Amino acid sequence: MKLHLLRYFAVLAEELHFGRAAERLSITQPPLSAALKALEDELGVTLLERNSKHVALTAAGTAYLGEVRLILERVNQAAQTARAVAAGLRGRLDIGFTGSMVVRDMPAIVQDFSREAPGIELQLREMSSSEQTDALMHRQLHAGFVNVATVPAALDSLPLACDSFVCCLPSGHPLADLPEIDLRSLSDETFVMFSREVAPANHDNVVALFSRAGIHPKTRHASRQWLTVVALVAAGMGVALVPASMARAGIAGARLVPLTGEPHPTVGVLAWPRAHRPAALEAFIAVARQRLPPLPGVSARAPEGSRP
Amino acid sequence: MKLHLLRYFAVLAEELHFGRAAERLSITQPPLSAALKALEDELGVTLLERNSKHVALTAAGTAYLGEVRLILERVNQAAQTARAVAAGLRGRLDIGFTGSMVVRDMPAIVQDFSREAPGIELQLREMSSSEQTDALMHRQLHAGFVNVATVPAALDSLPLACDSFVCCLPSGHPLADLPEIDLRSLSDETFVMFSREVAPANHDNVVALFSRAGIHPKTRHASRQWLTVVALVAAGMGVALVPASMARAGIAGARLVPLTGEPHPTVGVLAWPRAHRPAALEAFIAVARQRLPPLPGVSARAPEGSRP
DNA sequence: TAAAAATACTCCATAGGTATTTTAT
DNA sequence: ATAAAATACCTATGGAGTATTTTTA
Repeated sequence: MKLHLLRYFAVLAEELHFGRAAERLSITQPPLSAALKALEDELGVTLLERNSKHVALTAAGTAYLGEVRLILERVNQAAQTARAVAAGLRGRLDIGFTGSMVVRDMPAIVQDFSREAPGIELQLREMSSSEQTDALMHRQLHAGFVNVATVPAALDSLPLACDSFVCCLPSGHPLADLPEIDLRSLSDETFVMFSREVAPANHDNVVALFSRAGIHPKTRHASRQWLTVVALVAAGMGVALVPASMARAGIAGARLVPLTGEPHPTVGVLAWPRAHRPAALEAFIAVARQRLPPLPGVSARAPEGSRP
Repeated sequence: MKLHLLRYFAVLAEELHFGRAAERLSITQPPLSAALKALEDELGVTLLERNSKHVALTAAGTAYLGEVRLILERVNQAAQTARAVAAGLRGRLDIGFTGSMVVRDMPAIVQDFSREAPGIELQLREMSSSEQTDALMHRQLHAGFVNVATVPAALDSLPLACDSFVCCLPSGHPLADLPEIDLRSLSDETFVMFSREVAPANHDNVVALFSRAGIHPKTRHASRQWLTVVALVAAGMGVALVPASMARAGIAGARLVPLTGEPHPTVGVLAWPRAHRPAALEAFIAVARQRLPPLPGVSARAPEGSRP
């Protein structure tokens, strides 16, 4: 089947006159006659009843005309759709995020983007940081809000707003009302922590902080989410080190106290595959970058075209 | 836009390999590369991200693929639809009928046809005989059940089952209980009739019957339907000549009494344009003909290819 | 008889083939 | 080093043009 035959037939069915139809199609009459004959032969159906004085649609021709108009319409529409998606005006983005991101920059970035690019359908999926990096490598995710210190070389990333670790204690704790706490004064406490199997990124972040301070405290494994950690502390299960932004979660019975000395920044980045960047993702990154002016001294990968 | 480009792209998007896709398409690899390039150039959009080791759909390509599959599907479906309509397996027929036909063959024929050709949508429209012949000439109707003695030369027709005129009297009338009535004994009665303007065919039929009997009775004009005529007779407005089949209408207070002498057949034909006969109409005529074996001595036009 | 569709033919644009080169893993 | 896509070039099918014939209202 040739598409131009359908176009010719559609015009012919409107004009019901080979000469005028040929003129509208910018061809001459004989090839138009031949084209219609070819179409009818291919279908095995007479579409136009014609003689030298009259041209009229058959019942089959009328039915076919309806379908043909839909087809021609769709062909144009398909091209426009492709162009719109290529331009980032339409489409869909799959974005991953960890539970703790809901109290950081993520919601604001998502809302900004939804407003600026209403044609893009955002699919948000809560996943752990390691699940996200996996999914990003396998192209099952376009971008992810992750808590990892270093992203794989195949990913680019953008650091999120800085967020320092603070100490989280239950309200009744002797240290809970101090203005700030030295990390070493917590060496006898039991810490609520992440199991390495279930949330390796979060686990590693906190352990790195401990080892930098040179201490090896007692730990109690629990949960895969920062929010759960705070809730467990509030319930008296121990103390913990958590991102300062967890204050926004507002969990009663937990106090957040800054640590003494230099700040202990948490890691948090928006990451995406370096090699797979559709226009919609570019737009998303642009919105994120706009909301996150590059902070000097933050230990995250440079965003654009950098190599490790 | 060329349809084969869409086909090539659809297969290519499935295989994600130019060599295998070309094989499936029964062409060689180079023209397939050229074809995709031509499609991308026309759209102004990259559909496949490719190098010598990997071929992958872009976001725009994924969106376009969805549309392309619908288009290719529809193109095939359109051809099948055209063939089905041409074969009389699908489509629509506009059939006219006069009010009196509901007590004659029409309902049975329509039901037979609906059973035999369930794919054809029957559009039944009650119209006077003259409206129907007009509509048939202007191709606004495919066929019509009409009450006319002679159809125009541009129409073919099939006589319906024979139906004689009988006398219709109110129950209390002196002649109402006779076994049969001589037409001349009614010369002093007032007749319920059709106005010529509103129902010329019915009017002419009855007037012809009168003039054949050589009488010119008093008339009272009313209505455009046989059923109304019977109802008016029952209400004591006069007497009338009506088709015997009106007995089936079962209107209380009206008696139908045969006429003496030779029978006075009513006219009733299924008519259609000689020049415009889609397959669905052929099927309809076939069903009607099957139910109406040609009766000798009936004064209606021969059905097939006859000239007046 | 005149307007319009169908035929007969000619031409060239392009879809598709073969041979080869380039590229990325 | 090798598999696969891109490029170069050639061939031939068929879409479109011109000239003419046929048809029917």
